[in-house]
Amino acid sequence: MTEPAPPDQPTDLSPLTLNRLSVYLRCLRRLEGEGKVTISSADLARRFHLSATLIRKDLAQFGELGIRGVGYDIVKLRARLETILGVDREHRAVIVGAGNLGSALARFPGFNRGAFRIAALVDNDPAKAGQVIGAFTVRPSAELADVVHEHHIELGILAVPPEAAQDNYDALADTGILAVLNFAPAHIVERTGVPIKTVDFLIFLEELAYLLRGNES
Amino acid sequence: MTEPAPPDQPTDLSPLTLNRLSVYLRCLRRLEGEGKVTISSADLARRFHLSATLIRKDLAQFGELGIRGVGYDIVKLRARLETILGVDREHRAVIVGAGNLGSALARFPGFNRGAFRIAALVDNDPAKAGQVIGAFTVRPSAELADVVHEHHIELGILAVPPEAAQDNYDALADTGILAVLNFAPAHIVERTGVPIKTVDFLIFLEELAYLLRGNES
DNA sequence: GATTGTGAATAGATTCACAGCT
DNA sequence: AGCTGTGAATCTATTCACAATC
Repeated sequence: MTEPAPPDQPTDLSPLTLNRLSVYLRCLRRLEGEGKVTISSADLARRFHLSATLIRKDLAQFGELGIRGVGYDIVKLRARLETILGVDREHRAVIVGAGNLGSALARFPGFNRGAFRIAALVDNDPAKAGQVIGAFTVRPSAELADVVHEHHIELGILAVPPEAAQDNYDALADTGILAVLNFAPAHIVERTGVPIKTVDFLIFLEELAYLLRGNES
Repeated sequence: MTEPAPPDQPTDLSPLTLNRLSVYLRCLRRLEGEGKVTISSADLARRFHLSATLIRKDLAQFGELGIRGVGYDIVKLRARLETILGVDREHRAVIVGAGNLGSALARFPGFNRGAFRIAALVDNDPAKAGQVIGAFTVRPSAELADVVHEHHIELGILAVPPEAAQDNYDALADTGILAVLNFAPAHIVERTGVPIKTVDFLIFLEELAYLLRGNES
């Protein structure tokens, strides 16, 4: 037995590392599109304002992914990162709430890309059921569980008013959905087994506001 | 001179601290809405799943904001955090791009709240100029600079297709805008003095996908 | 008695520097 | 020669433990 026990998946990655891996994946896709075949950590760092050592440290924890003296094989590394991040297969999602934001997300190409497919759109307003929004016919919320099972949906995307967010999260959790992305500015009590990630637009604006301190317009 | 030189604004905060301060601010607003007057770091931690020591460390760097044996005055601390974060005055923003996402953001109540006001919406499609979307009449992109000056706009919000993102960022920068929030899935070359923050929805989905590894649906 | 603010201790993340492949 | 992988060093963030204060 000469196998040095390849450290295939560290039990879990810190959020910082995880985000960086996402960034690396994006960069590799860009390079792949440009037809490049291999890339060194130093090049990657230069082109995308990253740290070369950090890239190597991040990648090394998954085994010896690079070739010394040469660099990383872009296609192979890209595929490996996809597996690590869990985006090597399709994930279907349902958008709950066909209001402004829900409709926009349903039509937004940047959302229906890569490993993710929006499979359905539901709304609890009977007037909305049956309407066609982008590629979807809105289904009534009452049929949520059916929709989830019919389309083998794993992810829920909450685009409902804040006061309805908890109820809709609970309804999603009841269907056996695996995780939820929430766009409502509301605090949601999480159920074990159904992780929720809230995207709060105000936080992004606040980060910008902080940069502007003193900069009176 | 008994003044111990109050450390009013540390030169700059780490992104981690900054995000936590945003979170504290949200919590305090909730508590204020509930009519609570003071709160201890331990209570705050319990109620919102935070760390009490970390809260105290975070706050202590701005001087002695709490009262020993009592806790923090909610209203006073909230106001102080608003100043620290730069959200103690109104920031006006223009949305560039009146497509799906731009229109949704223009109407999204969660975006036009707190210290932030969407003041205008522009689009480079002449067919869209003049259309009314939510509270706004779309202005042509050619008038961007006028719009920015008329409304004393400090922030630009990019909701254009990825291939148009760089040009529109540059156009915003030319108007003298102070910072940009970008929703296009594109890498933008930043100009010094005009910080840009890109919000990539796929990253959020990827974070969820990572949690699902192994969890075959 | 309760709770803050903080120095010391610990844990975690990043960079340095270089040995080891190709 | 060039570049990865990695132990050691450094820097940063968080927690512990307790003195200071109300």
